[in-house]
Amino acid sequence: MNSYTEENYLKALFNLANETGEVNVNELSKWLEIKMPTVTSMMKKLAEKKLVHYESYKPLRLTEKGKKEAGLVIRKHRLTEMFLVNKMNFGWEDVHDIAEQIEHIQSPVFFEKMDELLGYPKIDPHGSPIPDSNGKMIWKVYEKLSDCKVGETVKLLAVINTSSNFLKFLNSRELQLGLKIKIKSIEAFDKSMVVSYSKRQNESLSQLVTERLLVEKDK
Amino acid sequence: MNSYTEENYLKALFNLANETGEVNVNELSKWLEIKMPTVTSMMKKLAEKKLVHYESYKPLRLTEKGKKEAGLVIRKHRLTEMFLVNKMNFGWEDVHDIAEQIEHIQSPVFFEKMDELLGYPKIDPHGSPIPDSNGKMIWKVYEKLSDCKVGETVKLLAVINTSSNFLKFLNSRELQLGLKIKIKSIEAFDKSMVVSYSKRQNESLSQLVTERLLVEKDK
DNA sequence: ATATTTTGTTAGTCTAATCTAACATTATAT
DNA sequence: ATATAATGTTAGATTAGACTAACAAAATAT
Ligand SMILES: [Mn+2]
Ligand SMILES: [Mn+2]
Ligand SMILES: [Mn+2]
Ligand SMILES: [Mn+2]
Repeated sequence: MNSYTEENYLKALFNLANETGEVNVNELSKWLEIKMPTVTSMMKKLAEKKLVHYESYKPLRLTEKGKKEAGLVIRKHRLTEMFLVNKMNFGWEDVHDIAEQIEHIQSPVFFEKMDELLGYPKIDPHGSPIPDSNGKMIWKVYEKLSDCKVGETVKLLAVINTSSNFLKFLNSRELQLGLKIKIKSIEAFDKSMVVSYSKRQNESLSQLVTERLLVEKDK
Repeated sequence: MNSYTEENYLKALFNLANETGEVNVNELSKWLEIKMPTVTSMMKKLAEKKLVHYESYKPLRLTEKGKKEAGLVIRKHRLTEMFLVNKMNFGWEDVHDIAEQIEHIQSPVFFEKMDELLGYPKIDPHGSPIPDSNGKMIWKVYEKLSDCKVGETVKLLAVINTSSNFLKFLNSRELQLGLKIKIKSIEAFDKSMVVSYSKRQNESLSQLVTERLLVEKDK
């Protein structure tokens, strides 16, 4: 079994991995707010456990085993978030910190029950995919709203940033997943967009917002 | 804030306290399966935090503050058990170990939500009272089934032992809280009882069982 | 009353996970 | 090409929570 702490490192390694699966000690250190020497020594420990490929001064990489175990922690996190939103009436802006703790509960049946009660969901409340029970995650390829063109109508399917502040902002504009959004105009100067959706006909969204909204072209 | 470990010590002190509120180091040590020197040093730490009255070689006693904080941990434990049974379809024999972990989640709103969804329950799935949000627990005075007399009809309201094995035994006899039980006879030799309840007319229960069932005389 | 057993404390060690200070390597800028 | 900055490692210290061994006090038995 991996400790609470080890599980958090695995998750971070998985989430920070670039296209080639690499993570630098420094990034990981900053992300976890844990000093580099501590990270180095944990990486050696995870390497002992065959969860991480570690070589001095080289970027870090999860092993297949490491990826699987990380995937399973992320699965527990996302199932929990879904459960908190769908079964306990939490807002999507309030679930991350609780899930950050509950993901470490040691009880397979507890998460199986969540999964069952939720009807085996494939995505979490923020549109992120929930890894299957082997830790495998299937990433859908979405487009950023900021990359769409005037006149297009798209469906909002996920958010990139899941900070409470950003999600509260989306709440205040009644922006939620599943919504159809039409792009009415784009300001050349700052790339801000004027869009319409549901009852809102002239919402202006800054680029900071539009590049954090993941959409699919409406077919 | 108290640590995960401290919370478990507080809960144990509360549960092991005798009529005068005292607990011996040795008892606590055996209960927690932690060696006495470790317990002694933790007691000194909790005394520093004004949670325990500690004097060398004297029995341990929670302070008022300690009782309150212990009560709040027990509240979280019992709310969790109730949630697992009523909202997640777990059996009463399967919830203790999960609650033992979830009771340490740091998120007041998480437990408030449970409480709300459950409709502010006063007892847990085993009939134990749930302390209020100030940590205050109100003990109802129940009678042991083993202390009742032939001919009496009683209502099953709580179980003393909550081990999975005992609860599974009760399941196998369809014995559940709320049931009306009539005492048909008591065997003088071994104090075993023949009782009837629901569709069962001639169930024999050993004294080991009857002294673990808490009942109220039917009025 | 004294010996024995049980209970409790002290002192010192260990492991997991953190830190700082100092040093080493790699990357970047001039 | 070399100096400087950024990144990474090593060594050693710290804290929480556990342990064992040895000793001390209290309770119990003879
Ligand atoms: Mn999250
Ligand atoms: Mn976490
Ligand atoms: Mn319990
Ligand atoms: Mn616990």
